[in-house]
Amino acid sequence: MPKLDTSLIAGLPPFEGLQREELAQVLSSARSLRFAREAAIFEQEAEAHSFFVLLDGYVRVVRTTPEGEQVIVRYISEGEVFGIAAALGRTTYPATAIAAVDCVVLAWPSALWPELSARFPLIGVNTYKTVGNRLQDAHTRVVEMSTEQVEQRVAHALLRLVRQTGRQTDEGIEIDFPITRQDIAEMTGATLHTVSRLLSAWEEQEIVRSGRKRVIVRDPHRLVLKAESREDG
Amino acid sequence: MPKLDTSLIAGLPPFEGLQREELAQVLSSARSLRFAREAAIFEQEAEAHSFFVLLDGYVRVVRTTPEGEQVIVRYISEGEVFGIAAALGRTTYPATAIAAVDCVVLAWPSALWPELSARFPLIGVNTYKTVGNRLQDAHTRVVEMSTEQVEQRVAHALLRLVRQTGRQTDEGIEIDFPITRQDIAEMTGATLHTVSRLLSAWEEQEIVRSGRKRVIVRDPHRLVLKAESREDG
DNA sequence: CCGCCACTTTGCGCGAGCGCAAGTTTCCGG
DNA sequence: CCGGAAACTTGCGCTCGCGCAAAGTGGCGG
Repeated sequence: MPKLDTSLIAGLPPFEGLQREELAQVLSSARSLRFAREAAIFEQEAEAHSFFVLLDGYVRVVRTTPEGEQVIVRYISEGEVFGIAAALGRTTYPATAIAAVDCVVLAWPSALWPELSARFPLIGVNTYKTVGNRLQDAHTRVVEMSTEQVEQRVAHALLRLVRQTGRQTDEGIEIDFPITRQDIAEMTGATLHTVSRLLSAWEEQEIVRSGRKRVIVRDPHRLVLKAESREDG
Repeated sequence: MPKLDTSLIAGLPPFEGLQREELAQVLSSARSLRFAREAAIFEQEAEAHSFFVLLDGYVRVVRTTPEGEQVIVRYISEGEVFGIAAALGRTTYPATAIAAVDCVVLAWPSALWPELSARFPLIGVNTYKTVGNRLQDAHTRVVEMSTEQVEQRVAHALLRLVRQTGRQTDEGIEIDFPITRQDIAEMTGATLHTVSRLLSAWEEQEIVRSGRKRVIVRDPHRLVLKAESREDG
């Protein structure tokens, strides 16, 4: 196994505040792994053998119902931890993680979490802060699903993706990974048909520009209006 | 301030595994507080000065949208921690906590969390396990809201409340605190009208029995059927 | 370079559940 | 014991978004 360099993780949120020497120690028990686009990094219900930090790419976290319907729980961006079942006292993964593009991840054995978080308390603090934010996000989503129309929810979802992964282009801000109408539907509790209709309408109004697995937001401000008001702006 | 007895918290999940002497130390920095029915224990957006353990009663955790709509995030039962913003790196409460009945709580200053969780690692482990479960629950709810009809969601909500707080009576299992149609609506993303209609229909079918602020489940099994199948059983 | 498949678009009809409105019951405070 | 407000019930019409169906379109693999 090649020695991993501390520069890989220096500056990443989970390791914020650690010394170079400490980073090296943390890295010494990590493996680096690659996953091809659409490959599963871990599967729902499987034993949680590892936890991960995403070094490069994007990861889609998906829950599947007993009836086979899928819901996208969230997207993971570079520098985020994921699959941290161990830190939360679980022994199995509650969802499936799929590489949305070719990805590079670091993996630690779950069994190492207690030792690691004890030796480097900052890692624990940073991780639990992340968990707190995700709990927040999840509740926000419950509130949205309870109180908003589909149009508002889709607008909110796009705005969140733009904020999280937006890449400036000459046409507007583009979501930085391939995303289908079906994906957006699974994030918002709508059908791909309704999402397609909404995107078409917004394209008409020059708010977005979209194509096969691509979405570009041209006018974020007007999209915010869609997200906030019930009537048609 | 009266000295608090270790028997108050011995055996509660957050303090699982601690020695009597340790319990005493933990208690020494706690205050005991009472809240009358419908009183606010803390408010959304307010500075998170304390975190809490519920000794007696039930607490309703509510999020309010900018538009003034309310969503019930969860109910807290005896022995659960709540208001743990500090442990998740937040400085304000993300929701409002209301005593659903007269309540007794223990409160610790938020500033004490780092010290407390460092001195008694088990408290941290237990608390983060709870957080993990709540994150799970929140995601489960998102999935339900995305994939289920209102009838199924209401059935699921009732079953969860029965499991969490059910009290056996001669008529069936009763939800152990006053709960209105409006409350159930705010848990499920429905209107109180629809909830009322559902409860009436179920009363007709002798699945539940309900009155002013009361719900009794007479036939949990048939309610499970309602929760699981799309058509009318 | 071309064929195919995954992805997308669009039309049409319908039904779950909301919004509104009016009336009833229950409980609590005085 | 009584008055009023809070909680609950029920009816009716409408609309948002789904379900189904069918026809485009772009891009990748062979």
